[in-house]
Amino acid sequence: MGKEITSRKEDYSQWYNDIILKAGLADYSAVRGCMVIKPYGFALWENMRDQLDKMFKETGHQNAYFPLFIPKSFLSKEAAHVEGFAKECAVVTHYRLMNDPDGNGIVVDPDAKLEEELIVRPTSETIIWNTYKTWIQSYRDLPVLVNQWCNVVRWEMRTRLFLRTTEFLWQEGHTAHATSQEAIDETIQMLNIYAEFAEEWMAMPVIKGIKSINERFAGAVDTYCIEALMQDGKALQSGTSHFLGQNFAKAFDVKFSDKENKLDYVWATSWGVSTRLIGALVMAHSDDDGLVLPPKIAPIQVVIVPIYKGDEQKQNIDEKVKVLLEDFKALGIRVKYDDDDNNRPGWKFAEYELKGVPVRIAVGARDLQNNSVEVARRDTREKKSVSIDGLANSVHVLLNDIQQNIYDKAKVFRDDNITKADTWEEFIKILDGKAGFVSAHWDGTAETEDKIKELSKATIRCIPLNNIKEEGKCILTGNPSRERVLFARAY
RNA sequence: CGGGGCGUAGCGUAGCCCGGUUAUCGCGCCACAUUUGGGAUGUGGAGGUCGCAAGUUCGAAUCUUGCCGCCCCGACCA
Repeated sequence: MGKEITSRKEDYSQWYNDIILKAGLADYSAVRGCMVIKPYGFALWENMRDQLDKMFKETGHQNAYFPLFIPKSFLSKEAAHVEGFAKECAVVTHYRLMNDPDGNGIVVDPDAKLEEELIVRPTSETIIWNTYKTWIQSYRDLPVLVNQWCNVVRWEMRTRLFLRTTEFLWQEGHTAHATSQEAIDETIQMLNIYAEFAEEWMAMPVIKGIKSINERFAGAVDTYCIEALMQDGKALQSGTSHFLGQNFAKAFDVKFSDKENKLDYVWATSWGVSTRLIGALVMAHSDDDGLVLPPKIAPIQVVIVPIYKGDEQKQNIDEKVKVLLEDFKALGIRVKYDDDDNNRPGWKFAEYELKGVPVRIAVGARDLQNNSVEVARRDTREKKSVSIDGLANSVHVLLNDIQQNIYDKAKVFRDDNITKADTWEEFIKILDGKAGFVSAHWDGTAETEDKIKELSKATIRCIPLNNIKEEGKCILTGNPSRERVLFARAY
């Protein structure tokens, strides 16, 4: 038989890899730690990208593009920034190859050494702020609201498909503002856009919060994030929005004159989400039969499979389906008619389930007699006979219903897996048991956070934005605490 | 870089301990026929540097040594 998927319970990592490889989202590549995104996976990314891009533009942002290479000296201008990234940078040292004098193929030409090495961007703050210096002189030049869609490289020691690859695709927004408050507002606005995208488009509930100092972005004053919960009880940071204060403006000497003709450094933000979101999508919704995609971003929302004996039946079905396809497209539904004769219906059913297509419609001679079709939904595996009259409308309603149902299911799971712990014993018991988010008191120090991480492998995912103030004692040290924070083991 | 495992056809594998005909099986692939309401069946066919190199031997996928590569665990991971 075809493509068996390892059970989620048996081996979660294997299950995750199986889904990605067998649904045709991506493949391993010849380069260690890198990944080939296949057409189906890329179509999914494009849908996500287009929606995010629309949301960015609706809030006044524009796209631009900055170079892949960053001069080494730029990276070290902001102390915390270089500290955070130095250990995972790919470095270009030469610009030419030559034939090996010993005849062993091709070698790097030692005469072609670069005077200053170039870093393949792990993120673009430095090269962008070096540019902003030339763009900004006056308050009239502000705000600068720019985003770029690009690839970045971070040489991680261990990689996982979509979640952590050496090279990945993302967007990074970099904004410059006249006041601290305006920059903070921008940071929070973008966090809200990410949360809205995750919940309404990916059907994935997230917790908005702020990072502890340990988990903060290298060079930021504050890092805001959205955190999602995966089905194995581990958390996944799904997007970040940073308030950078004046750190980069000072590092790159970006000053502006305000209305009173006073000179000040500009205030900055940066924010990003990546193809990691696809990993999140896989782990949030899929089951042992394959991927489950939310209709709003599924590359194929509806697949129609004909079932027939002989050319005559096929022609009758084709005729009927032709009308249906028009109806679907008129409602903006992404539909595919799979009448490929190489595969049998059963094979197609299994294949589209694996690919997570939300709705499947089977049309056979029997259905045409009854003026109906068989409609199957991916999320619940329910099948029922539906009248051909008004089919596009009923499918449209069904797609919305599936979107909502997937979200609700993930939300219930997430809410059931936020557990309060008041003692260290409880804390460990939850992490080793059902896992998920553990809401617990912490004394607010980096030392305690480190110690907790060392002892439990759990980190502070975030301090939720809507947190209730509550007096308590740190689960590790017993020192006083003003609020609970969310801990979890994370990807 | 430390601990463990693996390398045989596109993929997954048997054989290795205990050397000996033509390297096993499944999936996939190609052709033809019959099929098509949950991953079809039959018949025929193609496809192999047994990771690489050296050694032992009459003879190596199998034994020895060295090297290379991959996976898992750890270190690392805004």
